[in-house]
Formats: sequence, structure tokens, C-alpha cells
Amino acid sequence: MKKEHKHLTSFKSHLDQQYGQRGTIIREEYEEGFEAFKLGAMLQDLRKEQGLTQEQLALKCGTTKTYISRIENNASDIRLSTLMRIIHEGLGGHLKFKVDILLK
Amino acid sequence: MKKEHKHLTSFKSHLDQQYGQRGTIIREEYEEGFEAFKLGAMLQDLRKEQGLTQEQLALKCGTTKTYISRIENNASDIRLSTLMRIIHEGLGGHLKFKVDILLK
DNA sequence: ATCAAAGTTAGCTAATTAGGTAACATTTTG
DNA sequence: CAAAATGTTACCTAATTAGCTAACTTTGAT
Repeated sequence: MKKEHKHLTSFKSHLDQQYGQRGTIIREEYEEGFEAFKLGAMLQDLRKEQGLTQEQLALKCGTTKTYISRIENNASDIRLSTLMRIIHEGLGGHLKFKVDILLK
Repeated sequence: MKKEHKHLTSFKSHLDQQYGQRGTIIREEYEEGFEAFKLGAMLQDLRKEQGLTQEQLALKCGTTKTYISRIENNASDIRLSTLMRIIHEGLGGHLKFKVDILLK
């Protein structure tokens, strides 16, 4: 496999522990890395947790598997509105931002 | 004033309490709202906390006060890369995402 | 090994952001 | 009030995303 998704396994086991409970909130936090921007990995993880194919996800949020693939592989920048649409309509999720600033 | 920034005051007082400390991390969390998307308000708050004008901020991150104004007033969608540039280079901050999903 | 499903890549086009300049409006300061 | 600083809006252009189709590749199942 070309790509590695570091926190997939740990997150997966966490999911497994909670599996069966209803109404459980998954919180997947993505911290922007120093080198590369791996939003794609987060989206791919979330999609797989829900057992969706790229095509199924694409259908839910009105795009194509082609585009989902590009996003997951960080092949393109992405608009905020598009990111939110994928998370909302595609994954049924809720996006939050946090900004940390070190005061001088 | 046309716009209101609800959490500016509370955040401001919190800042005032901590003022003078060095190395303190401000965590401004923005929860995407139901109705409208107020990323602009968050960015404006953060800018003002640092005592920057739109023009000063624009200089630091290689854009114009015109553009900063448009973003703060949610007059335009924004690319992720641009958002990150403003937060990094303009505000010296660090952006994090979180996705909450309610399991079915 | 073969077939089908899933994922990736390549073009092209249309829609939208980002950059630039200038004019206008609002707020602050003296 | 007057002047300066700050912020907003308008318009245009260039760069980039998003959408679309099709071909190619990889993975998984039988």
C-alpha cells in the first residue's frame, strides 16, 4: 500500500471496544502536521470506519469517486465549503476548528 | 457596528486575566454553527487579540487588507491552504480539525 | 487465474478563489 | 470639525478547485 494511516489501527481498536453502543460519538482529531498536510488520511479513516466505498461516499455528498480519491491522496487543495459538505452530507459528521496561538 | 462577535468579550476577559504571562497558549475553539459559518469572526477575534490591523495581518501572510476583510466578513469561501497560511504566517498559530460523528 | 469491485490517474471545462488596484465608508485621533 | 487610519466594496484578471468522462490499476473474491 502506498500510503500509511498511522492512527487507523489505534482508532480502530478504540472503535472495536465501543462497538455495539448506540449514540456513541467518535471524535477524530486531526492535528495539522509539520511537514505535510494529511487531511486526506483523516477523511479516508472516517469513510472506512463507516464501511463506505469512495463511490458510496461520493453519491451521498454529490460528487464523484474520482474527486474523493483526489482529496484522500492530498492531490488537491480543497475549499472549506467542500470539506464541510463531505463531512456533513457524506459522513454525517460535524467539523470543528481549533486555533492554538502561543502568546508572545 | 454591523457584525457581532459573541465570544469576543468573554475571550477578551479571559485574555486580560492571563495578560503578562509569557508562553501561554490561547486555545480558541470554533464550533461550526447550525445556521451560518462564522470562521470570519474567529479570525477577526484572533487578529484583534494580537493588536493587528487587517493591513498588518495581510502583510505578514502575503495578501491584502482587501482579502482579509472579505474573509472576516464571510464574503467568500476559502481554500484550506489559504486559511492555514493566514493562521501560520499571519497569526503565528496552529490549526486543528476535529470531526464528531454520531454512530448509528 | 479470472472476474468484478474499488481506487487512481489523465484530460478537459466551468465555477470560484486569490491577487491587484482603486474608490468609498467608517472609525479613531487630534 | 478635520484629518488620518482602518475597514469595506467594486471590478477585473489569473490561478486553482470542482465536476465530468473515460481509461487504467490495484485489490479482493471465487
